[in-house]
Order: sequence, then C-alpha cells, then structure tokens
Amino acid sequence: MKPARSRFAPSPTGYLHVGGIRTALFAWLVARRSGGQFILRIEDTDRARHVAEAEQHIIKSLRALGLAFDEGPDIGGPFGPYRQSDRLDIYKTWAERLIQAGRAYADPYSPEQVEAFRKAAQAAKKPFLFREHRPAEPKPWDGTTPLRFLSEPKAHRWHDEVMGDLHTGPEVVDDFILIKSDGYPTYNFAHIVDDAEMHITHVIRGIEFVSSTPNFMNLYEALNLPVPIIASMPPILGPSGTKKLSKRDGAKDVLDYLRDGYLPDAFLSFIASLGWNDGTEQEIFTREDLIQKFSLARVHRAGARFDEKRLAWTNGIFIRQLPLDELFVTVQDFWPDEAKDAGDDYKRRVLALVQDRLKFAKELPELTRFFFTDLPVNPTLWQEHTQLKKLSSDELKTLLLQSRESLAASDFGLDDLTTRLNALLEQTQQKPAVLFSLIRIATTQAPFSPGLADTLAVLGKQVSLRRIDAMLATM
RNA sequence: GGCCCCGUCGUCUAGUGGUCCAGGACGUCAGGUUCUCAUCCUGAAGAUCAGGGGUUCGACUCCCCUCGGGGUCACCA
Repeated sequence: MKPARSRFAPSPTGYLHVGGIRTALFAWLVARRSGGQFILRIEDTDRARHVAEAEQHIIKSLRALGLAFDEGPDIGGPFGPYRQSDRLDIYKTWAERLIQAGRAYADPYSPEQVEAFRKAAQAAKKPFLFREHRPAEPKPWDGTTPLRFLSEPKAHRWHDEVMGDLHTGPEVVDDFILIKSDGYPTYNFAHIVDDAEMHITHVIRGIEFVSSTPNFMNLYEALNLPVPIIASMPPILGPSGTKKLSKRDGAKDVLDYLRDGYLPDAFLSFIASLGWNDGTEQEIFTREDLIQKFSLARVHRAGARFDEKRLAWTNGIFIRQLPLDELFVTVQDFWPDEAKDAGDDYKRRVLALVQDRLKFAKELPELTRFFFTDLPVNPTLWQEHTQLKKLSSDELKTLLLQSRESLAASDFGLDDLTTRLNALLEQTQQKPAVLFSLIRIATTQAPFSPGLADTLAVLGKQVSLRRIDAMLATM
C-alpha cells in the first residue's frame, strides 16, 4: 500500500460535530493505514462566516479524540502554510496561469445582475448556468470583480471510492468563480490548488460536493493536474431519518461527548460503525482494529442515523474492558464533590464496584455518592419497597437489630461478611430479597448500589454501623 | 424543474444470482445469576428485502418504471 496523504479541511465556522469527525476519522484512518500523512488545512476563505476561536477548537477536538495530524496550521509542515487565508498569493499565481491560458476571465456583471439571471432560470424551471451569459469579449481582470473559470462543457466520468462510478453530462459544467471580488479564492478553486501543492492523494469530504465534482474535473484538466482519489461521505442523519443531523437534533460539539465522559476510542468505534463495517459480525473496533481493517470501499452509500443508545452501549463496553488503573485516570475529574477528601485507594475500590454499571463517566456521582457521604435517612426506600413493605415496622427493626449485632462482630473482610450475611439468612429465616434489601438500604440510603457484601466491605465497619444506627433511630 | 445519489427488522448493518421462508448488533420484552441497579447468560417479538414489471431454471442481489428520501444548481464550504 502506497503511503497516502489525506487531509481534513474544515471551515472554521464553529465547533466540530459528529459528521465532521467521521470525515476526519476516515481520512485519518486512510493515512495511518498506509503509513502516510494526515494533514489539517483550515479553509477560512469565507470572511463573513469566520469564527475566530473555531480553529483552535477544531484542533483541540481532533487532538482530544486522538486524531493527531502530521501537518497543520499550528505545527507547520513542508507544504505550508496550512491556512488558506495565508496562501492568497499562491492562488493568485495559479489564477494567473489560467488567465494566461485563456481559461479565466473577469466577471462583468454586478451581483444584482447575476441574481436576476438566476431568478430568470428558476422561473423557467431550468438550472442556472452562468456560462450562458458569458461575455463575448471580457475585459482584463483587475482584481475588483470576480474571476471566473472558463469551462469546457463536456461529459465527465470518475470513480468515487464510496459512491462508485459516477458520470454526468456537459449540462452541469459551468463557469464558477475562482477568486471572489474580495480577493479570496472560492473553495472550488482553493482546494484544488492546495491539494496539488500539498500532494494530497485522497480527497475525503461530504457528499454535498459530488454535484460539483464535474466542475472540479474540468479545472483539473485545465490546470493539467492529476485527479486525486475521491471519496464522498454520506450524511449522518437526525432522528427523522431524512434530514442531516442538525444542532436542533442535538448535533453536539464532539468535545461535549468527551466532557460527559465518553471515551475517545469508544466514540471513534461508534462513529466508524455509522456507515462502515468490516463485513464480519464484529461490532466493536479498537483504534488498531480500525487502522487495520478500514477501507473506503466498504463505506455504506446511504445516510445513517445517529443513535445515542448505541453510543452509550459502545462506551459501556470500552469502560468495562479498561484496566482499573486506566479507568481511574480517565474518570478522575468526574467524582462527586463529596469525594474530594477521599484517598485514591478508597476511590479505586469504589470504582472497581461501579465499573460494570458505568455507561459514561458523568454518571459517576449518582452511582457512588453514598460511598463518600452519609445520605439522609429516606423512609420511602423501605416503606415502598415491594418486599419490605409487607413487613411491619417492628419486624424490620428487629431484623435490622439482629443484623447490626452480627455485623458488629465482623472484621468487615469480604469473606467474613459473606459468611455472616449467609448465616443471618439462616438465623432469621428470611429471603435475601428481604434481609439484604433491608441492610442495603440501611447502609446506603440509595435506590441502588453494588452487591451488598462488596459495598459493606468498602464502606467499612464504622460507617456501616453508624448508618444502621441512624436508620434505627427513625424506626 | 434539470443533473446526481440513496431505499434490508424501530435503529446500525451482513448480503455482489441459488447455502436467505434473510444473519448479527443496539433497543424492546421475558426468564436466570443469593437484594436493588448494572454486568453476564438464555429466550422472544421484530424486515411481504420501498412498490410494480421484466431477465433467469432461480432474484435482496441484474434491467426498466413508479414512489419515497437526500445532494446540488452561491462572490458558503
């Protein structure tokens, strides 16, 4: 496999959402898989939509997900600069070549005039084609008007790694703008120049560019440039299943998922599974699996819906597979406030008990709070418990007293606790559903918790007895 | 409207003419794992393969039409 040079070329207009990340991931995979380079290029030629902080935010997001780039605006590289606004003179040079070759001309119309042409075409239910209004003898371009490409309408055929073999007729080829009247190039022109100068081999981008690809082919020809490998990604859909996932549907900033405690690798595995699989029944992919098995040709052509439930499941799998020490590090910022004075050893023991229950790190506080603080006694917990509510208050109190007595003699080692709990079942002739529930509620005051013996062992003797006493006092 | 693309369980998907009265996973439901929650295990429901025509001995797979959805037709990317 030849080393590929792929790039991710976002427009800095806001944060990165799942669709953008998937495109970045696939481009990254193509590069890593082939031992090539992954390049970040900032396409900031639209001054109106430009958001100052967006570039840093995008870089941060990419790094946070472990999608490191080898060349980019902040780290440079052999073919920089990697920000289009810093490359204006380069586009001018290439534009000059086109002008010399008679393949570019000054647009003589005002925006209003062009708009009128467009309206007329629309009214006639015809596609708008600028070249139908091409001036017979254009004036020399002075840089104050748009510079247009002089296209040579013809049919185009090309291969898209994802979409397959595509072809269109000459009717879609038009004289698009190369350089805008503000001196900035359009995407259509700039990306082709940049990809050539940066020796990009794989152009991986959203499906919205498929219809303009014939125009790009026309430009490649005019510039005598080889056409890179092209791959168009289908959209990630919102809940409706028809529209692209939008902010309204909760297309969150990917950093938000990380803030909620989703693991980068889990997130990547899930995102990759949206439209891609390796043809086997494997559902979960590690980063290494992905690098090893990914191929553009196996990307589904249809759009895929974003399913948060499946994301949560995926994340749960990764959390459970993580060695405790690694999980401990990744959740360090998610502990409840009450845990701030707790020791690492204690926290580690708590974490071991909830590892199976964690879907994402942000759930940690609700799952573990009672390990760090005495929750207020909550009578509804046993008064409305399906098993416990069958017993009278006195019966419950007696049972709890008996339990306290036995636990008071325990060393609170797991073995001893297990033995005692079992003996208590014998002694009281109660089902675990009754006795264990009672002790569990008394010692946690929480609606749910890990296994009883485990919980008691971690809580320790002093805390456990104190909580039992607190409950007894209310009965 | 023109051009292009897409259409398999609720969801993500396997499937490239026969091994598919369509397989896996998520989700849902039921049962089991000494208590709750979760994990784990078992099982169930769930897709007339968008619809209709062909081609073929045989079509989810090939062709045509229809329907539905999407993209595009910007001095946005």
